[in-house]
Amino acid sequence: MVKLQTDGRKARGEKRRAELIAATLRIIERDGVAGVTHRTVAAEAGVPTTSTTYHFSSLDDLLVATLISCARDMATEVYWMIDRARSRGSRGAEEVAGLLAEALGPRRGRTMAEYELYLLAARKPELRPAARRWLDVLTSMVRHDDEVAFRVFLAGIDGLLIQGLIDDEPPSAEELRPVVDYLLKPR
Amino acid sequence: MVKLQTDGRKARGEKRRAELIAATLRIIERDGVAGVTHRTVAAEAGVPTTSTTYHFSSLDDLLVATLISCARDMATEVYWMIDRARSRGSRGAEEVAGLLAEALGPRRGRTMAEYELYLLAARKPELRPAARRWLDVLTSMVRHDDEVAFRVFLAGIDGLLIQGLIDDEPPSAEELRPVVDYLLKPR
DNA sequence: TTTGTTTCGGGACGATCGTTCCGGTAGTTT
DNA sequence: AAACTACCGGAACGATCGTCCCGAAACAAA
Repeated sequence: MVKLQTDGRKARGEKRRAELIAATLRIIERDGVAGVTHRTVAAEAGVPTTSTTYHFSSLDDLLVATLISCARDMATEVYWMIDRARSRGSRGAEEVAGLLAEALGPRRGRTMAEYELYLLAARKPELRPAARRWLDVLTSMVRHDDEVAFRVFLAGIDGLLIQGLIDDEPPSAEELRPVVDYLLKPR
Repeated sequence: MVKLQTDGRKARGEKRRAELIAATLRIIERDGVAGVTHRTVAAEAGVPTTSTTYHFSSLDDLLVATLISCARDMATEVYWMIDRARSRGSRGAEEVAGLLAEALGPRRGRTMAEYELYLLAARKPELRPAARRWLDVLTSMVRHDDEVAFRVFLAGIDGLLIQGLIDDEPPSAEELRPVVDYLLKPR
């Protein structure tokens, strides 16, 4: 007979697995990938040290799972963001500038974590599909009659974010606005 | 009396210091910042472990010194690059596309190391001036009648580089050429 | 209940880490 | 020559690391 109800043990296991991934992401946001160890993750999640080795075959596996999960979240976030902006009939530039300011302000830690994914993906080929996913989501959702202009737009966003991360204080949406405007202006 | 000749001991010390920095950079290019330890650096440089702690008060100091040195090299490199291109009467776009392809191909490790500096600078404020230096060099050297267009150009370069790092194989100068062209086109 | 499976968690092992100590050496100054 | 300074490098300390072992507990199937 086919089992429809999920195993209670496996359900708990999956839940803890997810908690460990969430704890790892919090640590990366706070201290970077360098701060991730079995013990710090376990402490952050409030579980014993061995829990990480049980649910993830190695520390590297934990990192990979965390960054893949992070990338997936980011992709769905981008999806809803576009959907929301579209239904609102947003002008685009204003929306984008606001999101950039948010990514460099309140969500700064998360943004740093995401770019650590980028760099980790540069060294670990298995992470590259995950790292590319949010680019793919954008590419598939946004109408781009001009392929080159769209690539320039994506590169510009990345550049503004990574340059904004080393500013002493995060730029405001108003400061970013003219740059985004120029970036979106057709030529 | 004023001492003009440098102390032979200090000269040797400075030389070894530079060798340690160079060894650290090689390790970052190969294994990333995560691979940098007192012992790996010492082994790479062919000196005893204690040498790193003598010349640098801590491992963090070694990292900071390395990344500042790396950033300074990059800045002077950019300086000469612009100078060379200018004297040759280069068209710009072709030059830039070639340099991007080189950064993502033969010099890929170095490029990754440079972006690890960026991310480290995002977390360590003392590194930010060094991380911004190559941007400053470009800003001071290149004539930019349009401030916004120049910022977009710089952001686009960064974005193309960091996105090129997660490609499965590095893009060629020919592939990058139209994007750079669009990036430089006035509007 | 009995048997089997999955998760849990305390404890520990060996490796590696950053750092310190300290005697030895080379170079400079008096 | 002697005194002083700066660099060198072997050895080791305590801390922390990733990972493994193994019995207990929770749960499912028989």
